[in-house]
Amino acid sequence: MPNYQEMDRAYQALGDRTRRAMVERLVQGPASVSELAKDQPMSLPAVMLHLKVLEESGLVKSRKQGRVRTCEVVPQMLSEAERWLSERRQMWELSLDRLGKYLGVEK
Amino acid sequence: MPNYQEMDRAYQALGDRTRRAMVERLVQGPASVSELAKDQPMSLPAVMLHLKVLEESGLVKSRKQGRVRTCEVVPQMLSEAERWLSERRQMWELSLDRLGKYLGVEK
DNA sequence: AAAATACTTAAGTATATGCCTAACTATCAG
DNA sequence: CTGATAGTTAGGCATATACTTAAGTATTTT
Repeated sequence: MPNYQEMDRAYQALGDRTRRAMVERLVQGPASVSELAKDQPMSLPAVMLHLKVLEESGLVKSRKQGRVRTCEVVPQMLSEAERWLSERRQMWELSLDRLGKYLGVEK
Repeated sequence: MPNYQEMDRAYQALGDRTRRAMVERLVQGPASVSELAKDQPMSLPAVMLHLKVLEESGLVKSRKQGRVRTCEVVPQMLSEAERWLSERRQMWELSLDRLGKYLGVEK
């Protein structure tokens, strides 16, 4: 059960193309910070900041071994964000359905 | 097919609890600006700004009749945002699966 | 031990975001 | 017409975001 703040952070994290690109990279498998940075048209410290946002959102985690920090996706938050959208879409469909019945039944 | 900018805007829009609350209200059915504002602890102009963000993201549309602006959810963008997450989650599962096969844990 | 690698931290800047109040416009109701 | 209602616009302010370059700190590698 994600709270408001977690949801805020997860969606806010995904609201940036650089971070979505990082997630896209990480769903293929783990990567180091430099590997992530290679794909992005910005400095490594900037990529680090994006990584921090992703970690604070719970979408990604990382750990450091030696001098290399390895990052990977955390699927749970991905699922939770997905579920929120799915539930709302379903609610909307239900509303449409009720409207249809109302218009049909009540002439 | 959502482009990067649309995705940026949709997820960024959902990255704010006020706007998510507005979406939650609107999936139940259409509402006026004042109705949306009643639920929020802020001024009506502030709610208008959030509405503008939601409209620019494609998640919500509105039209004005007389002096009342009526807002409603646009399910398509909701679905597209949902699909992006779903596809990434599936990619991650595929990666895990490959890893499992590699390790010989699963067949 | 010296140099290269892989981050990490710091300091600064520019723009965007999230709010506010006040003043304005356009309808609708009596 | 007059006032209430619904929304809009404008101006301002405080904080957050998205970068930058420069200067660190650990770890390998040679």
